[in-house]
Amino acid sequence: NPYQAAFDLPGWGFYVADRIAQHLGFPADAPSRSRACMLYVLEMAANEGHTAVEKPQLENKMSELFQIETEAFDAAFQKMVTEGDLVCRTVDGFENDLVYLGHLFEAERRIAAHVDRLLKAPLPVSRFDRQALIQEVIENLAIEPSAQQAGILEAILQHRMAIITGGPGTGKTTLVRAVCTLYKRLGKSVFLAAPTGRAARRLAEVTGREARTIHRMLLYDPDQEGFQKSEKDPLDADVVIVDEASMVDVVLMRHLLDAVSTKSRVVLVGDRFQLPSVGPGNVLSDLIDAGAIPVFELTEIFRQAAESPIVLNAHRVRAGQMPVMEPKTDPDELQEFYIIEQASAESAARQIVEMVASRIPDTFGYDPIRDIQVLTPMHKGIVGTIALNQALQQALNPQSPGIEVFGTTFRIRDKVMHLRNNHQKEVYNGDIGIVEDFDKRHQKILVRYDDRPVPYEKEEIQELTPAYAITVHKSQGSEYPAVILPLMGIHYPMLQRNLLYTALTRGKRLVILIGTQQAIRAAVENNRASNRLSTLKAMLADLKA
DNA sequence: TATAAAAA
Ligand SMILES: Nc1ncnc2c1ncn2[C@@H]1O[C@H](COP(=O)(O)OP(=O)(O)OP(=O)(O)O)[C@@H](O)[C@H]1O
Repeated sequence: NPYQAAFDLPGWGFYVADRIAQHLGFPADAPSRSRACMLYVLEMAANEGHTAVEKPQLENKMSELFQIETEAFDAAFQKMVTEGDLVCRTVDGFENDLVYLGHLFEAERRIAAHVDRLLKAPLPVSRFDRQALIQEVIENLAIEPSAQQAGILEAILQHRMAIITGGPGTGKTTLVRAVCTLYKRLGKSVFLAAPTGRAARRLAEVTGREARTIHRMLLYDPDQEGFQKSEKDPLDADVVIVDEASMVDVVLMRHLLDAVSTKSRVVLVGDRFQLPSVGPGNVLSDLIDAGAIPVFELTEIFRQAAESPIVLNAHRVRAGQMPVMEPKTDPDELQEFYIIEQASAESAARQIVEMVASRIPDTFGYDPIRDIQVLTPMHKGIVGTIALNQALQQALNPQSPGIEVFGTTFRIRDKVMHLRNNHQKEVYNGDIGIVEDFDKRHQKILVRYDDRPVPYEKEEIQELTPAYAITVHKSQGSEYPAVILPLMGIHYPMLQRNLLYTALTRGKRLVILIGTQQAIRAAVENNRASNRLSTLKAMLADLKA
């Protein structure tokens, strides 16, 4: 069965393989072919973020791409539904029947069931004087919470499940610190987690407590391709708090809630207008829309001044309008937001390097390594992280002694990020440090994380990447004095509104957008996150009824 | 119509 192998081919690889198989005379109506094609169409939809497809659309695709028509379609469809590969349902709010991959249906169904289970479980009556306790916690915080934050802090206590939302820089993560402290003060254990390593690291920095990726918290086992934590072995925490929840897909949320016992509480924190999950679903957005879980929203922005052009442009982008530069009154006056047009990727890359190395330090006084962060949509390409890191290193740190590992050089003074959890060394994906020393004789380097030096043997250096430029995905949750964001035609597959919104709200005092008008427009106009087809909201409504 | 994350 050639379709067994072909199915592993990514994207259009399957389509091409099918054409070849057809050309070689493999029967077009073979059941194995129909089955593989059906899975392919649904996988492609999942790739675009959908958890299900309307049945007529599935039929159209099967006909268009593979000329599999009614009879063959029905035969394959029935068999797959019977065997559990597919689930077909009539769902409120959808004109046509929906077809799901079995595991995505199961993920959404279980999330809804878990939310229902947690919301129905009564909370024990608290014997504490809540007001006095909250007052005490607030007085001991490094950052004094706003009235809005303090109000949510108190309200959160009264719910087994809650959502904290609000725009970028409104202090959601900062509020988590207070929530943590309060629960600790009540003698409750708190687990903190985030979908990306970098966001987990940032959460740990803001709260001063351990925070892990959701995968690490659930003890992901790559051999089993599954999680050790589950209903049978739930998370041993009174409170589980997940930050940057917009990036959690349906499958991960299912496993997370599988592992939350009815004795625990859950707080989801995130902003649905920032990046959606890489995998299918729109979990946070659906949960907010469903209205079953209490939602607390922060509105006051702390990261930038309210009248900052960064904030103004973030609002424009969120509303689907092009970002704009303020008209200059005085030619020498410095701005907070710049849009610089560059037609080619090469010239954009050159200008980014020049800005980081000299223009921004000279005119704004920012330190290239500490204060300026280049964010880019992709890893590959001339304006991807890999090439930009090379070029930036060449400009910022060309001379220091260093070591080359698989084509990447690490020199003393380089800013680096650790990528692969290393439990012995206690360094994890998302940790950012500076190369402090290089031992030429033993081919070792020393990386300093805050105040902790960590030695790397030569074979371990591949767990690092230079971090002058990182992806927008990894930057979600973090903030930097100055941000440079290239948006070019070659980033096309990544250009979407949420990505631009997330990237430019990372900057505290300076944001420079470099690219083509076309690419910026493509990003602003592409609101595909909100076009994801998902049914979690409908399933929750169903349970309520 | 290929890209972003997670894990080793
Ligand atoms: N009550 C406050 N007073 C002063 N500054 C605050 C307050 N709350 C938060 N901040 C500051 O605002 C900035 C943004 O806060 P934070 O990172 O918590 O926002 P966020 O809502 O989590 O953002 P994002 O959506 O980007 O993750 C931080 O520099 C933080 O120190």
